[in-house]
Amino acid sequence: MNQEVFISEKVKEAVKSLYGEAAAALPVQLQATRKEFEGDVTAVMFPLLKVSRKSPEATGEEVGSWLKENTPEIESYNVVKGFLNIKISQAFWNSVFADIAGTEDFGQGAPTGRTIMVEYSSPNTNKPLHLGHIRNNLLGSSVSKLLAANGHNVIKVNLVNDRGIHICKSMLAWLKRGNGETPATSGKKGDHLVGDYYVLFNNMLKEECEKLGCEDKDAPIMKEAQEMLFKWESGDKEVVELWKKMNGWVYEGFDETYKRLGIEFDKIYYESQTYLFGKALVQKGLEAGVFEKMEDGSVWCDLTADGLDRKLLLRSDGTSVYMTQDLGTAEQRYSEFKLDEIIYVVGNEQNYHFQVLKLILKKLGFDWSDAIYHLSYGMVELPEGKMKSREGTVVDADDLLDRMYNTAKETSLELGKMDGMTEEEQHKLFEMLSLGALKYFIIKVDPRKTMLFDPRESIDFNGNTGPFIQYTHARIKSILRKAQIGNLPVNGLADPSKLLEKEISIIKLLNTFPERIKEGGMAHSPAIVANYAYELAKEFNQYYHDVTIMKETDEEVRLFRLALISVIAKVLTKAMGILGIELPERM
RNA sequence: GGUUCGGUAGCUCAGUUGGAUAGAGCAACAGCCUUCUAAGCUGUGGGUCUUGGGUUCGAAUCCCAACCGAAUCACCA
Repeated sequence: MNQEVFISEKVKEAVKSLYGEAAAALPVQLQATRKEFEGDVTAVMFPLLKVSRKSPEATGEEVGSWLKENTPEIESYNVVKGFLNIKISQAFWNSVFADIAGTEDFGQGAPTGRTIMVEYSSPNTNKPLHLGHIRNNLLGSSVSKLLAANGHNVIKVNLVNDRGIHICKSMLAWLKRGNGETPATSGKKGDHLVGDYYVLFNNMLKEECEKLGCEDKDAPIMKEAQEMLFKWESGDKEVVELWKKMNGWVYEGFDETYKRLGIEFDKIYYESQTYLFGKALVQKGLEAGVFEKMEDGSVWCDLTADGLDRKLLLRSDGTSVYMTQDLGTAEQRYSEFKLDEIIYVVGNEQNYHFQVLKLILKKLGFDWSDAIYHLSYGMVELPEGKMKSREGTVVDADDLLDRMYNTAKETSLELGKMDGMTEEEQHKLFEMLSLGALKYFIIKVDPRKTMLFDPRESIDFNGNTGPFIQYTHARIKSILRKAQIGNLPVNGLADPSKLLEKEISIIKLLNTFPERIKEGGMAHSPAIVANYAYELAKEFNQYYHDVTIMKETDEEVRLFRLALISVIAKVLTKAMGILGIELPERM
């Protein structure tokens, strides 16, 4: 039983009985009692003054004494200014604990029957993944898991941008200077190899421009790239073969990185297969008079009445643009999967795009436009500013993971905790810790904010970090191993008066878990889960220092404490699971 | 200029539907390992919640304005 629900029912009863039927409609404002005051739950009296027609203090007294009279679970109360602090009996908390301990998968919501699609990652196939992609992937992945924990059906999809001028650039450079190099012959990861040729293309372009003194777009090599794109679009066999080959290399490279990060998809879309979607919608829009056709044949949607600009949907040559494609893709997905909601995890540089997307769909008469949610996230910046590929300041995902691994290794070896672990176990642990540190660091920040990432200092293993929570888990597991108890009691204490204050505060915190992982504040809920896990881990660590567990002489208390910490471990595992962070048995 | 989003301790960040004296971590300083794992715990110092108005019994939180910063406003994606 959630204590707030319980108390709010009681307070409502009190108000009704004291001040009459009409007063009962007033919202009961409850909050956790602040540490400095005695009590568990605090009811705010101010809203009741209208009906009580008394001072805040007197109202508090009145409601408090009614509650004490009529509710055995309420042990005592006190009034400070307009705040009625209610102390709930230890027996009540004991039964709350029993409920939690007895719940199979605490925190897992009942099936809702809603189906939600989450699109994330969306890489380009001309260069390897970087830090910005990592934020995207981690957000998308954790939001998906969060939604699943809330009982929704989740479909995770990736829309790969595998066509366009950018990939032609890599292809062209490879043809000119590649000498048939492959991932196998070069020993490079496929995505990095292709990325190198993309860089090479830009260098070649720069050379040409300097030599000829021309603009980028007028350089011969640029013309060649455009011809190549044209050939690709007309299905030229050689170009398509090369395109397939090089994209294949990239996918192999991406898969490796995804696997390492623990990122998965239920379905992968390729733009080469979806870029023609949406043309039918253009026709529909024209017929409905929502779009307009210009003399040169281009099609536009006028959004100026809504405070936005005119948006192009079809070029004068009849080809479609990004927006057209996205409109078509959205419609196609809705009809195929019967979605209740679709979440696009895309950087905030596309805020305008999604604003327009939703508006146009609305104008086309699709009411489900409201069910589109753009989970927009801010950029990741470095101490020296934005990442710029031209200046080579982009933090490569694979490099970063390797560096993290080495830091985790060094730190662990320094602490000398690896005794008795095989090489294999150590490797697994270092990987787990480095990923834990990175994932937690990124997820704990509200996605909307641009975040700062300092490769040298940002990733810490102390304090509010992933490894701290992993360490906490390992500690708990160690105690449970040594205690050698098979089945822990799930009923709490036979004598609830033995419950310590700290234990009650832990039970309270555990009890808020299901509520904390609700997707309500969609924009940053994974961050809420992360910060919750930290709070819980910190509570444990304080508890650990305050009481004895294994060596407790009162057998009932000893067993209870073991049960309590095992529940903490369970909840930590569930919470960190939502973030895609594994917890070690020992470290 | 229009639109959208941010501004909280020296730094990185939390802050639930508006509640009591705004919290963590890092960095600094002082303690705690013969005791269940010190990647830990305890303590000290550090704040005009960008600014100014407004609503309210009560505002970091809601409204308005200003300032600062970011993104975007392509026949690119």
